[in-house]
Amino acid sequence: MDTVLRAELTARGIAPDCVETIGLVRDVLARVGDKWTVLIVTELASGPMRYTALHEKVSGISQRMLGHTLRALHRDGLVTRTAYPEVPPRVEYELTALGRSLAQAVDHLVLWVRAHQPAIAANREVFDTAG
Amino acid sequence: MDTVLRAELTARGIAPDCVETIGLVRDVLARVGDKWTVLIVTELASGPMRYTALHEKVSGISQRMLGHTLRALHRDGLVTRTAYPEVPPRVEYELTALGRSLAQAVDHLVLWVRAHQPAIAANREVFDTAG
DNA sequence: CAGGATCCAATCGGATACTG
DNA sequence: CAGTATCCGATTGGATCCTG
Repeated sequence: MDTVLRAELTARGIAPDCVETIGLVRDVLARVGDKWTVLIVTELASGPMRYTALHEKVSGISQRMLGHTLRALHRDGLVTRTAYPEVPPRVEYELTALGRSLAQAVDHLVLWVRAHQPAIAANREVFDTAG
Repeated sequence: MDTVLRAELTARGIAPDCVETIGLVRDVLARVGDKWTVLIVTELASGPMRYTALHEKVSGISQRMLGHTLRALHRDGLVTRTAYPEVPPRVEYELTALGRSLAQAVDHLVLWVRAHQPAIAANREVFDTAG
């Protein structure tokens, strides 16, 4: 998490481990909330997949962002990366147990959104037209 | 949600309402994952609060971002904004039922993070030192 | 095939100044 | 008190090119 926030929270007298948690929560939420993570994890939920397959399935993603996102997921231990020593090279990505458990946690949120999507859409409509 | 993504998903033959959901999920996750939303919602969870109080409690936030975030939350119907016709003016923000239900859904994720924080930290450690 | 490196546009977010 | 407007640096993300 970012140092500035930690300092600010600490200054407010919040317990250190609580500070740590708030920061990491935002961290994880930011990861999950970024442009591609949910789409990638959704694809991987159905099984291991190689780089190019992901690139095709997650339509519209650039190589750069696919690489960045996979690396971040790998760093956090949410996916495994397996490179087979072949020619041409083959690399497979797969959700770890941790990754699947996160996917499940995210599912709650997905369900919430599915359930309340009409309400949010309606609220926005009202807000945008009326104020 | 953004038009480009919608077009891409539609082109992949994904059902329209599914496309809508994926987009909105990312939308909501992005909102929840942004820099300040969780902190603000956490503060509001304990009851209604006025602008300045929030500005003090959510330490480090700029007026700009507090205003922007509150406006976004209000637009989605997650908080109410009540202005009292007094001098000096008084404005109170409060979570709506929808907002509280979202906060609860987010809580699942928060619990997940609390539970798996050590694992993630360890994974990052390994990744950063070893590769 | 897998993906890193570079360059650039768009967006995010902070500091400051100003208004009803 | 409760914001909005402006300016600007920082970050995000896409396009393209290059390599083992």
